[in-house]
Amino acid sequence: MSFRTEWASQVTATLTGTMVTIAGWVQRRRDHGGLIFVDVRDRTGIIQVVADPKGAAFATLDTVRAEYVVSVTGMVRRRPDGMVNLDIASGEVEIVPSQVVILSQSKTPPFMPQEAETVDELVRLKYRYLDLRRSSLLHNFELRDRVLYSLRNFFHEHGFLDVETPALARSTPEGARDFLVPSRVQPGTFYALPQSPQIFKQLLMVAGFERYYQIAKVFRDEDLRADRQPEFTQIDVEMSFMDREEILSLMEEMVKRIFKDALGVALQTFPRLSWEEALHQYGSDKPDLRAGEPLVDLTSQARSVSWEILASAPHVVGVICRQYRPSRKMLEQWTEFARERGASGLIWIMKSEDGIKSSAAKWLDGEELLALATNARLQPGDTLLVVAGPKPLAYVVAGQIRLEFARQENRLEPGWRFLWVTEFPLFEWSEEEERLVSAHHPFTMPVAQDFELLESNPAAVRSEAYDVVLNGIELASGSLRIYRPDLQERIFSVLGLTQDEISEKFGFLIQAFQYGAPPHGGIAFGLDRIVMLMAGAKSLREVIAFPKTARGTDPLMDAPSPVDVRQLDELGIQLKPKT
RNA sequence: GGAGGCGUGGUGUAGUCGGCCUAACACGCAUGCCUGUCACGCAUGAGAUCACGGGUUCGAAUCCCGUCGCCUCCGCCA
Repeated sequence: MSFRTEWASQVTATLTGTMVTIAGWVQRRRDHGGLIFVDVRDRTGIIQVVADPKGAAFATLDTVRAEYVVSVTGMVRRRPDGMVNLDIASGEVEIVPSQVVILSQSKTPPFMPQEAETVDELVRLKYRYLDLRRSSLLHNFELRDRVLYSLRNFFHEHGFLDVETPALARSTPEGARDFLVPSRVQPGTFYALPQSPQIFKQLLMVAGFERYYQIAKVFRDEDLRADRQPEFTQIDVEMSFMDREEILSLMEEMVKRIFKDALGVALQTFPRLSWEEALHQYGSDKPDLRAGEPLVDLTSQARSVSWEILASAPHVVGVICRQYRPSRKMLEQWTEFARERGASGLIWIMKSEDGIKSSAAKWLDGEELLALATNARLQPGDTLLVVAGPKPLAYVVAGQIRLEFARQENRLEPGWRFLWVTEFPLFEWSEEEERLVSAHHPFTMPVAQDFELLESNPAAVRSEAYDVVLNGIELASGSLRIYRPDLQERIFSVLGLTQDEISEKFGFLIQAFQYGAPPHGGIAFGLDRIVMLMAGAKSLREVIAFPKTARGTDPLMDAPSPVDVRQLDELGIQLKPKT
């Protein structure tokens, strides 16, 4: 006898009168004394089993409890008139069992899968296998599977090779903290888990693989967020002999493909903004295009106003709040919001049918206020919130106000608002290390026109780096790579790495590039984030089967954990006493 | 590293600004009744050192101090 001949949701009216066997978990048991209903759940849905005391399987069915695993063989019967349940796929029929086999008993679970959404997440993580029984989570993993299936088809069709790269690699400087793995065979040395397969995929390009992709697990030892886990999955891609335009267009096609295959959604062409434009228009390198119109740059106009403080501000940026009449208290809250983020304050200008009101009315005359309002395309009923300050602060704070306003007022437009952000700065200043560091990674190609600035004005050098942003969340990041050793050495030298450090840390890459490196570039998408957004989920934990808590622990396995001192001895490791 | 929120039977909550709290309600669980339910219904019952430690007090779930855990955000995340 087989455990199952049909899935629960496939038992429909067309099978009326036939014998079927279904298997699954007992979702609910309704005991009417003389009549027992049991809903059996499998991955596809639920089916109702009904038995009366004369029936063969009544005694067994009487003993089943929530989450028992059963196999039920019986006749499919149409439900009586008026007893149809249209909420479930099998709702027109029910099974009259001739045999019920209890395959597994269950203790009373700490929570029922169907009520899990309201249960404390710590409890759910501890009993993750029960949490995963609920259909909404299951659907996320079905979506994830469709995305991966679509991805692999796409890459295969376009001549990409799926190549695995090592998980035990070498610690490299720059970037996130590495997770370290001590070597037993080489005492005192450590592997690092990859933050990305970056160097390996570039070596594959040197090897002539031409087109590589990998669904790669990567690791970063940094603090967690709702959209950040210490281990996550990247769609890692690298291509040779393709210019930036070809790479962007192929990757955009890939994203469109998975949305079409997995969600049935046809995406529009992604708009493009340079990093500079994104900062000026949205105060962010990952603009949320759902949050209304761009910021308005009032810097040049402010130069000529009579109020010295505004006229001398290096940058003046406005957020247009359409049809918004904030109270005094709300305006104070916006001012506080701006101050908390480092701005010196906030000016507001309100336009109505009978004139202009402003917090700056004391220092600016009516004409000046009207000019500002007109320049910001203010209509009666609109409010303009203005931040002044240095760049990028003024733009960033204004951008955060734009976002927060849209969230608070429920003005986020629905839809999938993708864009490319390009030409990021090649370097950024690290306050902590007091030196220039790579904004992306040290193998990023500078924009050709900016080569000459590398030594004279490195902060102004733009890079051939690009991000994919969806609804204000960074989904992917990539770049064209440097493939000429001389240019790579120039970059290392601007970063202040000595010859010794270069050869010690990146010698193998420099060496490889001396044997014929093709022009190449690539990108890496955060698979978990894509699936999270596609699923409408609020946290990566809803699309990762066994996620970590915000403190990086796994309540199910109770990891991380101390290890036996003998294990440490073998590794030559001695723990410092706790301070 | 910093800020905020939360922690009360198995689960979700109420109670928290000092006193009939001998901790309430719903779900779940157990037992009994019930032949058309699908969040079945009805009745009875079991189940809580109120996260942990210390303090104040005649008296603490409640006030104070500390610790731990979970969540969110800032820093951090090339």
